[in-house]
Amino acid sequence: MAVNLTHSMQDYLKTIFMLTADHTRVPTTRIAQTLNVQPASVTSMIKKLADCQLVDHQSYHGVALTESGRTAALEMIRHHRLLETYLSTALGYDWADVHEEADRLEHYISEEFEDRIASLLGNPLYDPHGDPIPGRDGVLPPTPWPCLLDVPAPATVTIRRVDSSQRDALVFLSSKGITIGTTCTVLKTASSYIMIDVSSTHKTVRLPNAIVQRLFVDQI
Amino acid sequence: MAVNLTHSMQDYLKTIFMLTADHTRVPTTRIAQTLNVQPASVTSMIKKLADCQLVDHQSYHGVALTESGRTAALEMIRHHRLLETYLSTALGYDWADVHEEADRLEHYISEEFEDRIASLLGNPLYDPHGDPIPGRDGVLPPTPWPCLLDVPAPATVTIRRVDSSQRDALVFLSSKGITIGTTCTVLKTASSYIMIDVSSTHKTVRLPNAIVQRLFVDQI
DNA sequence: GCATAGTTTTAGAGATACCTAAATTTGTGC
DNA sequence: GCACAAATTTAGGTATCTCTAAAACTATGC
Repeated sequence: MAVNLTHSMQDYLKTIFMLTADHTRVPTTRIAQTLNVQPASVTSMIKKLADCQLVDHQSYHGVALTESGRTAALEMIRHHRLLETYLSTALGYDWADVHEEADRLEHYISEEFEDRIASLLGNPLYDPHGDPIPGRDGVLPPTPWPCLLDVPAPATVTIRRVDSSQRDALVFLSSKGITIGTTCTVLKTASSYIMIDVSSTHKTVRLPNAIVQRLFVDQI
Repeated sequence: MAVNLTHSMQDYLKTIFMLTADHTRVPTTRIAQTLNVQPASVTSMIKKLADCQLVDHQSYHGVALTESGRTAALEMIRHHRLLETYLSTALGYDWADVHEEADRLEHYISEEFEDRIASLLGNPLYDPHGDPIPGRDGVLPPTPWPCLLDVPAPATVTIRRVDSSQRDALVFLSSKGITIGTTCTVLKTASSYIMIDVSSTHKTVRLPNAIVQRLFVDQI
């Protein structure tokens, strides 16, 4: 069933995509939490999405995207991540501020706008947080980087990706001079934190696990 | 009454502003035509805007903006025209294509986005059609240019502003090499058209009155 | 195997913004 | 001054997306 997706449908599809990255079904309550709506609202929207064959809903047993739902979700994610990259690169936004703006605009840019910013940016594969930008064909670039939490000291690593879902973490990291591409040396790993040396600033920084678990790195 | 303006309220305010440029009240039917909705829909929205003291509505006698309605309308127009300028200058859009994209995005950009594109563009005073961009203070730059229709031949003029409401006219003009800043010599004025020489292309172009009445010029 | 806590769905209602159809008002022509 | 056409408003209804409250289902512990 070919459909015009409403703003809300797009939000639900994107959210379901994010929450099913592990290929399991997602319970309605998780969707409700993520979108800040009541579970009952999720149920009725899910029903609508299921009518359009965008999700597979088994009553009381969660939701998964269909192939066409996944395609639609990836289009929104492409819009979102291209916008984040554009806001950061062309308009000088801080990486902590791009999400909110992109989240609003992603629903309203045209395919022409998407193509133009993608070209201007040189068809980037990753956004300012290192998240992969789906191609127009819906293919996601690889993200092979292990979590910094799993890298034993001593080690020298390059930051490749940050979980951007907590704005505070992004603000903290940039205040310490840590961003995508930054090289660090892991000096010590303790049970609740690690100590690293940031090569660009030559400063030693203590990173609590709450931060460490959000960082994904290349080992050098 | 301080209000969060909905997307629709913003559209109505902007439309009423445009239709009351001559400082008269605008009948609901004109608003309905412009927004492509039924007159009854206009009446109910007008009532809502009047409740918020954004418009002055005298039943059966049209609508005018209040001071705060005018301020809100000018904010939207600033968004719209800055976006048009940005799409044209930074993203390479044709001047015929900027309106549609800006019309969608104007409702969703933040003040930060507005400030950033305004700075990048050097705080422009006019958009790609020569329409004045209100300042953050709501002040409109002057538009002192007479209509080309009122300029008798022979005369040499610079195009300063085009009525952008008819996309066809924009496409026609750019196909003839005529845009903002183009200098032309009026060779002949007839009752239903004029002949001009476009200085950049050295070509003679016949402009029907339907076009001529949309052009505003500086006489040199 | 069954009570029960927790999750999910159903039922019914509100806000927004639009519609159609039926009043109502206006102002012009006579 | 009055009839009538045109403009405008009122009344009532639809679609979307949300909510709360209540009912239904699931799965766990004993």
